[in-house]
Amino acid sequence: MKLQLQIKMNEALFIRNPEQSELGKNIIQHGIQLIYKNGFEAFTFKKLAEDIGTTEAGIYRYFENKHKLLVYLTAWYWSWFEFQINYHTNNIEDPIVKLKRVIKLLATTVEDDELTGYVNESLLHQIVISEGSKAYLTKQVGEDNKLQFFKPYKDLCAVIGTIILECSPKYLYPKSLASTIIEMAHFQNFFMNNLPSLTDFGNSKEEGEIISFLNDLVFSSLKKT
Amino acid sequence: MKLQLQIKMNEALFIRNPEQSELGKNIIQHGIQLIYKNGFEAFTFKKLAEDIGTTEAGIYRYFENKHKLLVYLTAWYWSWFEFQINYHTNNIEDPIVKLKRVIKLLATTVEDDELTGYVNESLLHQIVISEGSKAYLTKQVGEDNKLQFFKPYKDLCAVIGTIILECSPKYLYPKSLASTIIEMAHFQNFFMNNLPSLTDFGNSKEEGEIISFLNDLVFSSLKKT
DNA sequence: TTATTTATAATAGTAATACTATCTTATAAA
DNA sequence: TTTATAAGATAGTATTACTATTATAAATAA
Repeated sequence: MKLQLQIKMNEALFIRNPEQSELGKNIIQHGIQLIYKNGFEAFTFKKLAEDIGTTEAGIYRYFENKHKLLVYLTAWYWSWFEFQINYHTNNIEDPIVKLKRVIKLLATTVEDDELTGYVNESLLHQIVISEGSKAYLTKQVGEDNKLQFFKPYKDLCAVIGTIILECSPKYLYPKSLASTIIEMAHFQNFFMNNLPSLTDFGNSKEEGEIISFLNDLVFSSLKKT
Repeated sequence: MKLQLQIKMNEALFIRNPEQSELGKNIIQHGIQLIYKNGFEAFTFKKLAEDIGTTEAGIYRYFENKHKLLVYLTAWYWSWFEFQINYHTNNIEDPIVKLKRVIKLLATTVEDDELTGYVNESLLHQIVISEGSKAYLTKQVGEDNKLQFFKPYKDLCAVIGTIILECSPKYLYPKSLASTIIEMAHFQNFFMNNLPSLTDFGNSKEEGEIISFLNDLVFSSLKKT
């Protein structure tokens, strides 16, 4: 028997559930490939339709517009990622070891997860690095937030915040430190590869260095208290 | 005599220098207002032309497209901001006091600078918070970087990195810490106002708390070594 | 088995966006 | 006075971002 990982998505993100049909899964699969390849700005439903071999109108039956698709993909990623964290920190007692593991997971290149058929997590991880912020850096962030579009991201942040407090119960900024770790794991990666002089890893381009930087940053803050 | 602050901009950012004509200055001034008001996605040269009372084609004589205008505005902002830093940390000897001042400047609401006629720095600061990352989170980041579009941002990062090393000469990640401070001063502000559960300042919504968080983060890291 | 729902394909069409081109007029420098 | 130069006026195109309609194929219920 083949295991399958199903993620329950917010219904307001789509018009028709893409998980429940071939075309829907194709939209996700090829959508990830195209956004990865061309970037979100150059990505259109027309190109996606051509890529899949369907029509533009077909895509619109699943997603209202490309912004919703991006939000869907990032929400999916963070849900999947929280599952990864639970899975990989399952039996760890020591919150410090736990937090280090979380940082490592955040800053490490993701490999395709065989449990999720049509989603290429490796490409999706790159999309979340390069395009993820565009999901919330908009004028509609307030409405989108009311509709709970960012719940997976916020849940992850809360989980990491809790671990931080376990490490250091008197630390004053667990949630801000959590969002800082998440964002910086990705931004330092983007900078390292694209604007290297904004980092100290431009020469080596090794993600291990990002992990060291984040560990140093986080545990200096937590040790103090 | 009235003092005037002139910022020398990268020539590759525009087709015609907007500083050198009324229309050009109008493009900058009203561009800032419109992007602030509608967000970068909804912003078009057509709307800008109507707002100014000129034609679309008129705008295109100054900027190749709206992305270039955004890059221009962010580059302008960081150049102006580096000047602010130099001005406000001029006579400070102690690098720790200096770095604290930099953090405060980064995380504090900006007021309109009277020395710069047609640029509203207060609005521009909000644009840099909400839209700034979109200047480099693109597929063309490599080419844009070759053309030195991000030099002001990188220069600022270098300046802050130098102060960090003055505080703590053995610290291993001065540039990454510098870009982290810059990005987080803005992201924590955006989160506080739009996705408050990602921060610890959702209730108070006071930028003073962001400053405290960043100071704690930075000086924990630097004290250690 | 037929009837009916449902998903998708095919096609058409619209308003807005992102430009380019051309021609004329106003202005100011040579 | 000539001649650059900037700006206004107008037109036009390809692409984007959709909506609507109709036909067909496949799955499901009666």
